[in-house]
Amino acid sequence: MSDRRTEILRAATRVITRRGVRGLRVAELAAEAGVSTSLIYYHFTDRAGILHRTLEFISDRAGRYTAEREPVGEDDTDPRTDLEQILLLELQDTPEVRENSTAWGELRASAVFDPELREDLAKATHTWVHEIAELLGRAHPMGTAPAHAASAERLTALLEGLSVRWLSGSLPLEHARHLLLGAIDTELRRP
Amino acid sequence: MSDRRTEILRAATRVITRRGVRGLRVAELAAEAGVSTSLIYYHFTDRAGILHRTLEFISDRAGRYTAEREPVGEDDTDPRTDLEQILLLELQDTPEVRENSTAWGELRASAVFDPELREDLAKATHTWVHEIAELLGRAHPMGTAPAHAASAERLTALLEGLSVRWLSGSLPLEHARHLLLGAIDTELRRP
DNA sequence: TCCATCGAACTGAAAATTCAGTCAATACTT
DNA sequence: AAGTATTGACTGAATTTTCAGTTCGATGGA
Repeated sequence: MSDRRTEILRAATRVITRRGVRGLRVAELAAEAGVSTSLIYYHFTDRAGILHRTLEFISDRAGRYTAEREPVGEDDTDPRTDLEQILLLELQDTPEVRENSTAWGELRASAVFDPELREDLAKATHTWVHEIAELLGRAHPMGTAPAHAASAERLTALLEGLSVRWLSGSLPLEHARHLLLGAIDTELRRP
Repeated sequence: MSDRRTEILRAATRVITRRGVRGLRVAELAAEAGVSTSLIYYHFTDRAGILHRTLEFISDRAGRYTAEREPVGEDDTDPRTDLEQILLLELQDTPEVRENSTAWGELRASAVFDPELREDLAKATHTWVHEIAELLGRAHPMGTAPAHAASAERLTALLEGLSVRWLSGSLPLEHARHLLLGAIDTELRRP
């Protein structure tokens, strides 16, 4: 786990968080990770490789950190509350969440110009949407699967939109959370 | 004024649409505009000047294109249809919309790392949200103003989220339009 | 003559990428 | 066990590429 390689990916996430994907300098990444620039190339062939692997890393991490809090054993958990908790998880002012959200937003924005990133991104997005759709199924069993899929797409896209507004200073965090809860409410109300 | 200078700005918009702000190369811009690099520096001193003027150019254009369809006389058109039309306007595969959406996304993404951009962006966002809230008021007169404001924030944030997913190849355009219509529907249904 | 424009050759600096090795741990003999 | 390849992680320094920005002589039109 605590590979050098993984440490580099962690460092890349940090650098991307503060400089953006297009602001990432291999030398700065090396300094951040406390290794030589050459080691970066040893592990990841080229700059594009770094980005590729970092994207994977980030979406894995996001996935893990979404999946982690599933103490399904507790009988008191209501699926709707679970859903709210999981989505709100991405709207918190902690270094970890800020890092992931910022990096995710950057990758998303970079993919607009870099076709190489698109496939991974689309896959990660799909996985996420699927996860949320499943939760919606539990929270609202009388709905149809396609309806859940559409709701999940809306909720996750909204979350991305709110998140970038928050990070770019157009929307206070508390307000973003409130808007998201409102959206969950409406989605669960639909026939 | 519709000179070479303006042609360069138009070309810059195109280049930014395909490479992003941080991917804009002066030489590529010159080629796109069909002029020499020297001429670029002749008109805009340096790269920062190009970006500055181009962003001005783009937001002028965006403003014009949102303001253009203001003939919302209460008599002929259904306000809900108006609302749908206006929001769907941003999800179309035409060069103009692609350009504007891409540039907007770039600004949004850049603002995460560049605090200087934040104020203008927040103001523009606010204006937009306000516009949509007003339309919601017309389409759903029994709702309260704060509810309309929240719906407008959700719809515009969702639109930004869908738009970037579309542009980054994670979501087909038609599907994005469908999801947006679904969201309008839910927002107008809420009590 | 003045202005917009071209073109092409440069400069300098910042970044990316490569390379020739070092070092330490592991496996392979004898 | 001692000696010896082998390998994988790693480095510092050098090389190559990419860009912004400059300079200057030439051209053609108002």
